[in-house]
Amino acid sequence: MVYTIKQLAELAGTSVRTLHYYDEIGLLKPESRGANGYRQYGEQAIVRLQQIMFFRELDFSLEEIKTIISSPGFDVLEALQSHKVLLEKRKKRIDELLATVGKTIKNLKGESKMEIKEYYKGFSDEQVEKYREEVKQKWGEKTLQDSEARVKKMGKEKFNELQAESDKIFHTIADNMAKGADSKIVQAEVAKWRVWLENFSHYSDESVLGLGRVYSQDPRFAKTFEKYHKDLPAFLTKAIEYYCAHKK
Amino acid sequence: MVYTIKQLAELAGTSVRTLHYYDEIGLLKPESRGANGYRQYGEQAIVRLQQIMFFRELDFSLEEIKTIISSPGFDVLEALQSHKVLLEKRKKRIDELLATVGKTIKNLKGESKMEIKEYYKGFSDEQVEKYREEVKQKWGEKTLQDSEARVKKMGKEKFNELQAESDKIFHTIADNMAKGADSKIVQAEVAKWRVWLENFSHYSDESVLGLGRVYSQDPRFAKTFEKYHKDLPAFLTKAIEYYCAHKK
DNA sequence: CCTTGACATTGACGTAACGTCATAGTTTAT
DNA sequence: ATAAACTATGACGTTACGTCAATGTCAAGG
Repeated sequence: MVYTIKQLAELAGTSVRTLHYYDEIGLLKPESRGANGYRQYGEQAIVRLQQIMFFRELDFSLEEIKTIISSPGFDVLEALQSHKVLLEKRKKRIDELLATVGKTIKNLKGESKMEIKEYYKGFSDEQVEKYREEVKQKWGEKTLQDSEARVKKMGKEKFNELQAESDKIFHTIADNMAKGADSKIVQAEVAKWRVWLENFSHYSDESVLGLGRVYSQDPRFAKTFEKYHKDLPAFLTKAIEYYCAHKK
Repeated sequence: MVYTIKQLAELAGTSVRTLHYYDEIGLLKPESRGANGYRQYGEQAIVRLQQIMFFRELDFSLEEIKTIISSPGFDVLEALQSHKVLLEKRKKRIDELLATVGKTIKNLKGESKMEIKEYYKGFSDEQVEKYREEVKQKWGEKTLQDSEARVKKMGKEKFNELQAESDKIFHTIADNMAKGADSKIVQAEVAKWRVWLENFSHYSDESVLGLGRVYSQDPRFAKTFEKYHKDLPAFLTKAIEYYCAHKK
């Protein structure tokens, strides 16, 4: 079954504009486009949109949602379990607020006294906030685990092969530093490196940018690259930044 | 007891910036300012801020909150009762969401089938939305009732006195139309009218603007003012708009 | 007395997640 | 054939603050 944008919007009780936006930021892309350019959503969109709405209900930002549900270790079933816990916490919070309402009423009626702090009990919820952090971290770790698992599974010879590949890339870049970080040659090698990266795990465009910066700022990485050329770390960062900025 | 802005912010678990903003939009103004310009909040601010936070928790916009809690019929105790009801509804909504989570889990495990619509059950809440509308309307009506009550209580002679006063104002304006809506004379009369209005109920700056427009667009009002001069309705609207725009 | 650090002020710009047009092409129903 | 309904992209508007920046104030300690 394939859905038009309006059908999906109505199903989920959201707006067409919202789906446009989610497409724009790459949070929920249609399976395909018709010959007329119309968006076509499939069954998987249904599940993904549901996940998005759960996370949004729980006050995750779209940015956070994006990284979570597109992390390679993401698992819908596990996510649903998290939702359960968070929803329960939220219920407790409402109970606290109800208690605050009750107390305030009694206080106003003069039936009892109330401390000023109590006026605001239940509004700020460290509880939920803390758990949300846990959830965010969890998927980060999962991604790491996933990438470690991939490396293990791939076997020694494949691993060596990949190392050789990256070695070639960085050598070529180091040899062409004089041509500038924005030169065609260098940019082509960066593009190769970007593809190479996916052998380990999926990286979002942003995390690629982050990696670029880490290459020059984290001494562990910097040392590795200084072996090719002492200015390579800084150069790499620049080249990667240029690459990310100019790939539309 | 008088509180500094930071003390209040910490008490309520919100930010200083938020209180700055609430002051800026006239939602929560400090009781006074120190000689140094520092904001000084009093006990009533505590209660008012609590109300603001309750309404905000229930997804009212700051604009809505402002009109509600500054409407003359507003009553904290009654408001708290409303909060109770809305919080209960929200709890029910969470229960629905929990049910949806449960169903989705079973569905994914293949233990049962699920209709597509069910994926999104609990997200859109007409229930809460409807009640929110009711609450908003309620305070509008209360304001009306309040103004009617005032009129009743004020007695015939006072009422006639007020009518005479307004009659004089509009006559003066009609006589000075040639001088322009922005002339000193006209603006002074508009200012008198603005004060006169408060005999019936409290009007926000915005609603004054609205009234100005109604005076020329609603035929019932227009007719009344045409008796003074056939162009008075439109002129009044312009004069009131100018007044609102230039009073800092 | 001087300094330092915490707190206050206003002002201005930035942001997230859309809403709301505007303009223009497409599909469907009558 | 033509209106009504749907689609696309683009651009600007909005809400409720966050986040500086520049500057002023106050209490405490050396």
